[in-house]
Amino acid sequence: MPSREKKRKASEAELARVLYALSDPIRLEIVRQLARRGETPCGGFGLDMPKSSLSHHFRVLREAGILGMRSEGTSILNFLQIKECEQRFPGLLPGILGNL
Amino acid sequence: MPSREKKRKASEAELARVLYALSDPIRLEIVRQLARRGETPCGGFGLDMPKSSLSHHFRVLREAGILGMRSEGTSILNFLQIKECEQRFPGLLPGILGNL
DNA sequence: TCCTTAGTTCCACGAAAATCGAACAACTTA
DNA sequence: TAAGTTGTTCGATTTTCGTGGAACTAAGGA
Repeated sequence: MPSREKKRKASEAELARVLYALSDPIRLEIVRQLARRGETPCGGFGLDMPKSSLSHHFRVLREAGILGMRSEGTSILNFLQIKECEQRFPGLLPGILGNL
Repeated sequence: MPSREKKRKASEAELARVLYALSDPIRLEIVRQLARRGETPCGGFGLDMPKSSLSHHFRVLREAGILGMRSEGTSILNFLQIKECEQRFPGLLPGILGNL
């Protein structure tokens, strides 16, 4: 079985990190919109806040493994890493998205 | 329909608060043990830490509505408020407990 | 009554996180 | 090439949070 990636069991610390990333209203709003609209550039969330602050929140979400990004032209498209999250923490993301 | 409590829809801010409460390894460990063992006094978690620090973590979990407490004799028994959580955020707690 | 047990509250301190301006990088278009 | 767009990185500042000592409260038990 040639699995492309190691699928180590995620630790309690990693879970804490993911929950932390999602424990902020702004970041939760970002995730909510991504769940509804799909790929969205950083500036497309209607959040009234300096770019540097926004960038910070995207970073937290990315480093927690919740968001992925791909650049397209001059902008960066963000998307939810649903499959990866489901592998690391089965049922977690659905349990949260279901309440957004 | 004589419902005993108002069941307002929980807001995104409340969800953020619950996720925040669960975003700490120590609090996650408390929740994990409660999910396995059921009612447990504050001092019964084997956590090596001053009482005042422990008390802080219990407070965060209680104020988020995750834990309930009832005093028995000289100690306080903590328990998970599973039903209440399920009402406020359907599927959330199972999604998290399933990864502990 | 005195002592022990079990937690809470108060306060202060250090670490970590959020915010935001300014400078920077990359890509596009005029 | 120059200018505009999109987002990142780098400090600096403020706020929030975790930690823990000390004093306090409440309930048993000797």
